[in-house]
Parts: sequence; structure tokens; C-alpha cells
Amino acid sequence: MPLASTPTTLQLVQTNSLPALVHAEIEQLILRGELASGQHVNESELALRFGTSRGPIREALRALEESGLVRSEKHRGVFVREISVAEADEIYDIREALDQLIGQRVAERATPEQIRDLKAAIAEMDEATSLKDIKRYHALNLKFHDMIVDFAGNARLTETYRLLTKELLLFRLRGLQDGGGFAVSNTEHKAVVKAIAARDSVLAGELLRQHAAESRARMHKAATRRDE
Amino acid sequence: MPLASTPTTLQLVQTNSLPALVHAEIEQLILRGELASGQHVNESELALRFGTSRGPIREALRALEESGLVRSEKHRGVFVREISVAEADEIYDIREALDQLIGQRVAERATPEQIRDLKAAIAEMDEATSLKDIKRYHALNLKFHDMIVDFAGNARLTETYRLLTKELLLFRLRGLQDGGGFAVSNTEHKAVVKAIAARDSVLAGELLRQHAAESRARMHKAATRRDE
DNA sequence: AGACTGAATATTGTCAACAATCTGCAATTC
DNA sequence: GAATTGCAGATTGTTGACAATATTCAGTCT
Repeated sequence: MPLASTPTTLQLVQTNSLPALVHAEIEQLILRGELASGQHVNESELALRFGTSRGPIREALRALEESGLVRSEKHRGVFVREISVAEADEIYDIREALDQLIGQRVAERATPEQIRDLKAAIAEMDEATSLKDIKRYHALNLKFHDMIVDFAGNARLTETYRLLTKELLLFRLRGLQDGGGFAVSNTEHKAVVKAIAARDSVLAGELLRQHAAESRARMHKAATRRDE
Repeated sequence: MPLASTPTTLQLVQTNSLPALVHAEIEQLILRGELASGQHVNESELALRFGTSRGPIREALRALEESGLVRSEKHRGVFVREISVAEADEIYDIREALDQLIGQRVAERATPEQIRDLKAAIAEMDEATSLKDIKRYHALNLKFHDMIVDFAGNARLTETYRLLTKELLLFRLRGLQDGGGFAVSNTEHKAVVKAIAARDSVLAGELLRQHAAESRARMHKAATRRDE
């Protein structure tokens, strides 16, 4: 999917139905924060924006509801979900378990090319760090984790992991940016990839789990700092 | 949810919208095998059956698609998903990781009452075993795992786990009944609950993971037996 | 006979209108 | 003045109709 040669819009429309397109579009709107957490989502407005009727919009919203990005109240409409610290905590608990699994599987299965790609991504992050380009670092970080879960070679795991990650992203957008320490983060990445390259699956799993735990800890720190 | 005092239909209709009701209904149809794996799902037919128009049906199907019970092809309609052995394997890989987490958390958090409930469920399963009532055992087994994931006290985990379980159920319905050995299964349950009662979270996690692994192994055995 | 063409049918995709419900605000009552 | 009621206006819930596409099957040609 990352390397898909750009399909023409024609192909897109022919394969994906309108609801699917709208689904992806609205998801981006939410993930980019254009539709803020807690905000009411107006069907007609979206229909107008995308040049469709409300039918496809509603179908897309139902899918987004199932994936947890949106919540719906009867006769009141749908709202972008708000993730509480407690909920983020629950998600992190799952994510840690999955990260351990991911680390193990990648160490077992990653091809030399994939390991090279991971190292390249880390180098880029180092670059972003020295340039203090936080935004770029953040994007690269997401890409790194996207790559690594892909390399675990379990499509269903990828799907599950991305679902949870999206929800956490929703939480971060709520205002709490990952509390600094992004130079630290990359040294963790290096350790993980080193274990992967050494094919030490147990260690890789352990390290990737710890990496998620660190991220959770940073969230907590940011959250409590904000509440005082 | 298990202890919800039966709400009146009035309340149900007032709170849940038609798509939500239809969603639950169709899910049952699929999980009970009334809509078989791979089968084409006719929108108009369902609309007629539930006495609605096609709109709500389509919304429900979109949600079911997102949850993975159904797949959809443009202009051809939606089909009940078919889970291959490879996909089931992927799901089991995730399930094992989650079961380990579940075991740990339950050992840490379960109340004495909850532990008693688990023991009661096991006793019932023993009874079903001695009566050779496989069907009842199967139902109780599902209930047991439902309870245990609930007792982990992580709503998001419950949701994720149930999602995967539903997909696996879809696979089992495909013909491969869990290859016997259900007396074995209950001795495993006992060991898990013993570890939980002893508050040994590491062991409980390990045992529950193993339990999932055994289940996976039984699936493999049944699958290869079928393919020869 | 087998492969191809094309109409007839069935099914899905989309839309626009109508019904039900909620929200906000002004008028009314105590 | 505060609480309540009742009335627009807006928004969602649902529907039935129409358009676009796929499938089927009879007929035709080689």
C-alpha cells in the first residue's frame, strides 16, 4: 500500500464506492484536527462539501463509529469522539501487548531490505532531531511505526494496531502534545532495530513494548501537568 | 451488559436507531450461520425481512464491513466474509498476545466474587463434559471467556478481543468444529483460575496464552485433517 | 457444439423529499 | 425575576424512486 503507484481518480471511483471515499476523507478531517474532538458533525454540511447526498455520508459515519473515531446519539447526530486519559490508558495497555508481539515477529521475519529501511528512517529522524524539526520528526515517527507493524507480516495485526493508533492520535490532538523527549525516543528506536537486526525476537519484543510504555508515561506526565 | 435488566422494546427503539438494531440482528444471523460464509447478502431481502427500507440496512452493513464480518464489492454487493486458515492463524497470533494480557490483568484486578463466578462456570463445564453435552460446553466456554475478558477491567480490550473472537467464530462455522478435546480444555481453565486466585499474574497470563495456543493447535489439526 | 452478442432482469448506488425529533428563543405565568 | 410553555428553525431518521451496473440466458454465428 505505501508503494502503490498513484491510481487515477477514475480507477478510484470505479473500485471504491462513494461511502468508502467519503469515509477516508472524513477520517482525514478528524485525524488532522479539522474536525475537533467533541465537535458535532453536520451531515448536510459534509454532503454539500463532498457534493453528494446524505446517504453516503451516513454510511461513512456508521463505519467511522464502528472504528471508534466517532460517537453517535440518536436524533442528536454524531460527534467526534473525545478520548479521556483513562481511555487512552486502556488503549496503551493493549498497544504495549501488541508492540511486544510486533517486535518479536519483525525480528523473526523482516528481510534485510526492510531492516535497511528501518535504519534509514531512524537516520532521517536523527536529522530532524538535530534540525529541531518537531513536526517532521512526528511524521517520521508515525511512518516508522507504520513500517514496523507492516514488517511483522500479519495483516490483521496491522489493522488492529492502526485502529488503536488512530484513536490515540485523536487523544493527542486534544491538546496534549507528546511531552518533549523526542531525542530519547529515537535512541529507543535504535535499540529496537539493533535487536531486530540481531534476530533477537525476545529482546526486540521487550524493547518495543518498553518504547510504548515510555510513550504512555510521557502522556501521563503531560496530562497531569495540564491538570494542575 | 450481561446483567442488564431487560429493557423494554420501547426504550430500545428510543435509544438505538434502526441501523443499530439491524446491525445487531444481522450480526446474529451471521454468527449463527444463518447467513453462511461467502454467501451474498441481499439488501432488499433484509429490508423486507426487518420491515425497513434499504437505507438502514446499508448503514448496518457498512458497520459490519468495518468490523470485518462482511466484505463488499462495488455493484456486486456484500458477502459474508470467509476466513482462511492463514487469516485465522493471524488472528490467533493476536489473540494469544491479548490472552496473556487478559490473564495478567484479571489476576491483578478480579474481585473475590468474580473469581467465584469463574469457578462456578468451570463447574458447569465439568457437568456438561460428563454429560457429553458438547453444545452446552461450547456455549459455556464462550461465556467463560466473555467473563474473563470482562474481569480484566479494560473496556477497550474487551471490545478488541470480542471483535477477533467473532471473526474466529466465523471461521469455525465454516465447518471445522473445534477438534474434540474439550475435556482437556477445562483442565486448562482450572489451572488459569487457580493462578488468578493465587494472584500470580505472570503465570495466569502465561497459562491463558497457552490455552489460546492449544486452541489454535486444535484448529490446525482439524484443518489439515480436512485437507487430506 | 461452442463461443459470442445483446436484450431482459435483478441488484446495487445515489438521490431528493418527507417525517420525527431536538434546540433555541420569545412569550407567558407565578 | 425565574421557571415554564409553546413555537419556529434546524438537524437527523427514514423512505421510495430513479440511475448505474452486473448477471443471466436466449439467440446467433462460426
